[in-house]
Amino acid sequence: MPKPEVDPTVQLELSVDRSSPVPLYFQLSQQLEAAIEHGTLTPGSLLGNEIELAARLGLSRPTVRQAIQSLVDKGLLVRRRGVGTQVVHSQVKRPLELSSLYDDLEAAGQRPATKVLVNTVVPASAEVAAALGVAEDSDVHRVERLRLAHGEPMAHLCNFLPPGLMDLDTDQLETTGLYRLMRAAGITLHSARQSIGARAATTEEADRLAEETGAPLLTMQRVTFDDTGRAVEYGTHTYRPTRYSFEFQLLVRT
Amino acid sequence: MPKPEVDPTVQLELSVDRSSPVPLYFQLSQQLEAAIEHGTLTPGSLLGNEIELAARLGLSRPTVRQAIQSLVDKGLLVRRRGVGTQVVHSQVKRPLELSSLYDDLEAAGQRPATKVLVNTVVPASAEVAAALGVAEDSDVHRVERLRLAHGEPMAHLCNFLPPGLMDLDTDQLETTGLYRLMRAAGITLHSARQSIGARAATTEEADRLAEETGAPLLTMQRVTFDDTGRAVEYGTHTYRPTRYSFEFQLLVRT
DNA sequence: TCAATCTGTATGTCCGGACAATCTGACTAC
DNA sequence: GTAGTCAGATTGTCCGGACATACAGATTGA
Repeated sequence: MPKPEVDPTVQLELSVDRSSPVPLYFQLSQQLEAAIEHGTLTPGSLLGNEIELAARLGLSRPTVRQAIQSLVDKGLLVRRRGVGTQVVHSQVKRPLELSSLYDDLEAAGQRPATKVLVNTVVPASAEVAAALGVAEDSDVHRVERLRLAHGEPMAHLCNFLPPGLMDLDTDQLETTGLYRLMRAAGITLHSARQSIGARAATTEEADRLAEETGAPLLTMQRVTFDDTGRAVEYGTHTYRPTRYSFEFQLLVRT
Repeated sequence: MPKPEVDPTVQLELSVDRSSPVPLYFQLSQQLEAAIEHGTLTPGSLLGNEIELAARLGLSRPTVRQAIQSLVDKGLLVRRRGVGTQVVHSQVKRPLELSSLYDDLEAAGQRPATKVLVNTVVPASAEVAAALGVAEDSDVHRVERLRLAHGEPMAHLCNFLPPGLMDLDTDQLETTGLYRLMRAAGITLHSARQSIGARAATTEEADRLAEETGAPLLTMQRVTFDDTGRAVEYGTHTYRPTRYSFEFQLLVRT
């Protein structure tokens, strides 16, 4: 009786383009990821062993391993010594990226709207100065925005940026997200320190978000760093919990 | 004039033990991480190039690269082609592990106390059955706990576990965290899907947490999976936002 | 003086091979 | 029948080398 579980990668049309500037391991990992996403590689199915896979593609084993390893790091695959590599059963979505509210909403097909309330330069308060690592009372950008979905206010975003980092055009801020603008300005986002909490809305906050005074609000504070370690953004956000919650997938560090 | 910035790894007493079963790259990465943690490798300092470092340690370059890469993945180092590898400036704490409230509190030196309110087997509701991937009305464990710090209630934790996974001893639940018990039972935690929100406390919830009815509560729902993709835990937690908030560091996926 | 070009350096990618560690399944002995 | 043992399969680790690519600083030219 033939084994019902044959190497599913043989039916996959895997191929690499050596003339492309895209690294070979990356080409392979993308194709495998697409196959998992598409369902061609079903959860629990075993990939053929690395040696054979390398031979079939005309690659070396280290290259194939690098491709597989990147997917293991993403949580899509699990390796077992003596057994093989298989697709994880659970549907992993995204391992918690450093995403902006704008991107989140757009991904959900919500077509977010933004209203810029404030876009100016102010002296840094002690709190802002400490977060951004600049001198107190030195100039920093201050941007205050209201994010709406379906015409309803969803969140109030207050951000501070160090001076000289980038131009903050109000029109651009109304049509796209802050992170996207920063990336476009050549800033490489690296890490962020976040704090998520809740509190009762003040009268002012309630007015802004069309809630009642004392209604629960979801709060988020974040300092974002670029790859040189500079703080490039400090934000204090409040969300309407009936309209928004933080959802993310996270992996165990190994 | 000599360059003020010399390779700081030469002063480091790096060495590897080839007779040890611990992989060489792991020995090296641990020593480097300790040096960064300890401050011997100061932020922004450049590590000597990989070739020389490999030669000095009697290792091959791929092995040294593997050690460095693991620290890059942790966000402790940054590589720049043509420049070198340097320690990041910002103080990276932890890249958001899959941690339990118990561990969080203990790390903060709070000596948490736990009171088990419920520890029984119940038929799975539709919500629980969907989260755990079991049949509706099939038996599942239900654990309800109250977590206190400094004698004050801090969070209410309601968890569901599939049957046959592990024993749930009330005494053990009162002295340690659920995740720790699961790991001790040989379960390899792999990933989790979380949702953090806020809402107003019902009268029942307010009573449990010594809050007022309608007070803001921080809520968290989580489904945890092991490395085979099975759902091993589903939890619905409520926190007092004046006593607790979620803080974490996260890295940009590259 | 300033801009374009060149050059050295360091990491990025890739190869082919070797041996060790570990898991599964089958075989054997009791 | 059950437990222990063994062999095959597969990933884990490590080596040594080769060339490509990108960045920084020095050099050269306008």
